[in-house]
Amino acid sequence: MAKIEIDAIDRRILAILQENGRLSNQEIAERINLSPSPCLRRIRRLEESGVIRGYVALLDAQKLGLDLLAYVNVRLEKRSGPALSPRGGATHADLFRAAVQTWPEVVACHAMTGDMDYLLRVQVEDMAHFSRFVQEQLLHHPSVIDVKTSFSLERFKETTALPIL
Amino acid sequence: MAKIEIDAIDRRILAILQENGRLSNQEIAERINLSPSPCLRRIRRLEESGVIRGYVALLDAQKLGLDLLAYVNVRLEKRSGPALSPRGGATHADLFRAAVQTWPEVVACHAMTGDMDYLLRVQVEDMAHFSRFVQEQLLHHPSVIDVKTSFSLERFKETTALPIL
DNA sequence: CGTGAAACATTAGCGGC
DNA sequence: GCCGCTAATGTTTCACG
Repeated sequence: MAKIEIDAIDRRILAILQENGRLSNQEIAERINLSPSPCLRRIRRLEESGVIRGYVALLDAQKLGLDLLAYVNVRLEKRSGPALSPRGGATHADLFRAAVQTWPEVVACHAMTGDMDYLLRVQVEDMAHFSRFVQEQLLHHPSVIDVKTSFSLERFKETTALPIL
Repeated sequence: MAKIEIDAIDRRILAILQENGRLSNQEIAERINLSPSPCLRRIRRLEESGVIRGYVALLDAQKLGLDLLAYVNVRLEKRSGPALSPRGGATHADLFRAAVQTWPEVVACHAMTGDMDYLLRVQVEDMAHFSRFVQEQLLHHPSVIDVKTSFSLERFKETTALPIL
């Protein structure tokens, strides 16, 4: 995971792989006018250095019945409440983050600047499921003071590819 | 792209592929206790039906120098202004969406419920780049009335894997 | 960086449950 | 219908020039 130099050829490899992660090494080598072995060596180097975090299949949420995407802003209690043992060292933030990891419908969670503390991206089947999630999980959590939700009406652009060129 | 039945075996294949999109068919077949050919037939079916939208490599933004992630709420002008030809039929929304497609730093854009119209996810190197983007692109756009930004302080959870099990 | 050969993976055809 | 075998073809990978 050391610091790593990335040249123009590496960037072209990355650009290709973030569009199609299943291309064969041969195919990639052809596109960048290199023979397969140095191309593979570069790819392995990028994988081992962690520049390439991994390869995944992207699924269609709607075809799997996950029709509702919500962004939920969450505000947490900041002072230790009675339920927090003063010597345990677990803050409200710690408790909340641990809970988030266990909720499968939360596909992303960021700590944010601004008047809310966290931004959650929540992917569920329908409003009934979402409503249950908010009431039984989120609002039920002792650290959560307030939530504000916006729903995605339409996705115009959505890419996992970073602007690297 | 027809409607498609997805059984428990398909779901297990999808769960595996959304964690690691480069596993060989053989490897997947082994994990689900199936021989390679029916496994491959299922994968192809899922690809052709669009349930699997594609395969990508995920990159590490920080290792590529993209250290700043912002969520930008955007509000648009709703009435046609003088610059919009009444017969061209292009609305402010149309113009804005077209512009978004051309901005590489915008990695996602949703139309949203609530008092703002769009939510943009913007990935850039640093605050200087972000500032330029907002002033020279976003606020410069004739359809944009107002923007409100929050920055990601820390990412606790971020997965492309959908909760399908 | 490129070549080539061994190991491995993919995929179509066919028979069986 | 869906599974599993086999065999031909194509791909990855690594030692070596």
